[in-house]
Amino acid sequence: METQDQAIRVVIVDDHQIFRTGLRAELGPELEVIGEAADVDAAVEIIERERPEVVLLDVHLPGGAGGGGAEVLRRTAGVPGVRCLALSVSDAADDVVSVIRAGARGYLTKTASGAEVTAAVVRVRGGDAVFSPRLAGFVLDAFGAGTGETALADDELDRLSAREQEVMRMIARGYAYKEVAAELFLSVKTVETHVSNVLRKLQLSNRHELTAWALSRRLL
Amino acid sequence: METQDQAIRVVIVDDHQIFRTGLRAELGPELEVIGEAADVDAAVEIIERERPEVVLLDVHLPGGAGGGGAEVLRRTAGVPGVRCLALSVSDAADDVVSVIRAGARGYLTKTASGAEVTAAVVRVRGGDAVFSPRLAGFVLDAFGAGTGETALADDELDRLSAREQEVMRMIARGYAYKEVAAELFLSVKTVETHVSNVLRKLQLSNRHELTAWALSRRLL
DNA sequence: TCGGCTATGGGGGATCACCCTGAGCCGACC
DNA sequence: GGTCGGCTCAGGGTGATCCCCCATAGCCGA
Repeated sequence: METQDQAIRVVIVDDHQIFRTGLRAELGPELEVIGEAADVDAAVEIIERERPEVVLLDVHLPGGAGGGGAEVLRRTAGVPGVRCLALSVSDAADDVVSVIRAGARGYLTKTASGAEVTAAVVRVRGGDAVFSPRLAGFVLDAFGAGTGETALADDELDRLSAREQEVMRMIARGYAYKEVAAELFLSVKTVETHVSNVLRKLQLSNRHELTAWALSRRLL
Repeated sequence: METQDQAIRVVIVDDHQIFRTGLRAELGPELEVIGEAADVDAAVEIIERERPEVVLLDVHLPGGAGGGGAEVLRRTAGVPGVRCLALSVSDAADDVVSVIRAGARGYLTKTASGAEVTAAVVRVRGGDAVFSPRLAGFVLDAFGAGTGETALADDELDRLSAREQEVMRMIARGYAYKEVAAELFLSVKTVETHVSNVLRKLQLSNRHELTAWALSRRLL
């Protein structure tokens, strides 16, 4: 780890340019913004290249397989030394759960001030988990109490690998196999294998049931 | 910058401080931000006091009677010389309709850049109505065409015969041809013919697009 | 009466969806 | 080092989907 008097290296991921500019302006001098990204693919690229200490990550993002901020977390899970702080206008339970389960170290709503975001980044870099006050209780309910295997925990979704989830989302949206293959630079046969595994793991029989399943979990 | 006669006097209404800061930084020199507000009551107060030429108005706002940006529009409808440009993360039909009906002169999503917002403000001040590109068609559908009473009267749906609509709904729900045939006591071939006619009439290419089409019109 | 529309069927073929088996590669884990 | 799981492909097969062509029958308005 670097010495403490160095600025914390931060990347901002948000599809709104105006919000990115505002965040840059409001963040304290103890943070140094070393990059920005506006969609899933660009975010993954810059995180792997720059290895920031903290990523300020919007939950709702275009691009990629449509997985938003959670997809960025999954695709950069192997990059060492990077911690992500989710930032969203939404305080919906599903959003919070999905992004936390994907590996975010905190969750702030965009009503936070620049000073609050700055303080949260410092704490996340130090290893803490940070949540907006009105989310804290909810998060404890969903994760802390009991065994951790709570009702909101989506163990079925977790049984799918990252790649399978990626393919699953596109199939559920009606993409043809060849379209998925072209989009992800895969062979059609590979896509078939993934879909087959997904259907077997979820005990579904065809793509229509998969669409209904994904819709019922608000994965689309 | 005073290169031109007078800068356009603008008020920013948004409950996110970071977004307000970013908007201030990104707006062009032809605009002068004379005030900000973070909730409904503060917005009404500053609009009545300052009489800005253009208000950049977030659709989702706390305070007041809970009416958000639309409530600001209604409560300041009597203030002369003020035009409002709605700005929102949402492109949901309900949001757009409510705020336009309340008197907004335009609607941009927050994916717009500072330059785009600036250009839109100039045009709104000049009397134009401005919409994000992908909303333009929708707004025309909802307001321009037809009587306005049945805003979503569906001439495309009317072009389908009763039998075709029946088959179309089942296909859009994911039923297989043989299932539709069994349910309606038809030959599979007849179902195929109906589906083929539906796809041709709606200019769609497969049953997945049909599902998306039906979902977008809330036919399911 | 004639033409147009709809509902009902069919043949044939191209493509797609789904399933099965098998296989090489790579990283993590013991 | 060996094992295991995930990712990547392939061949082969069956049924479903989709698109052409076609025909018959009823109904309705010009």
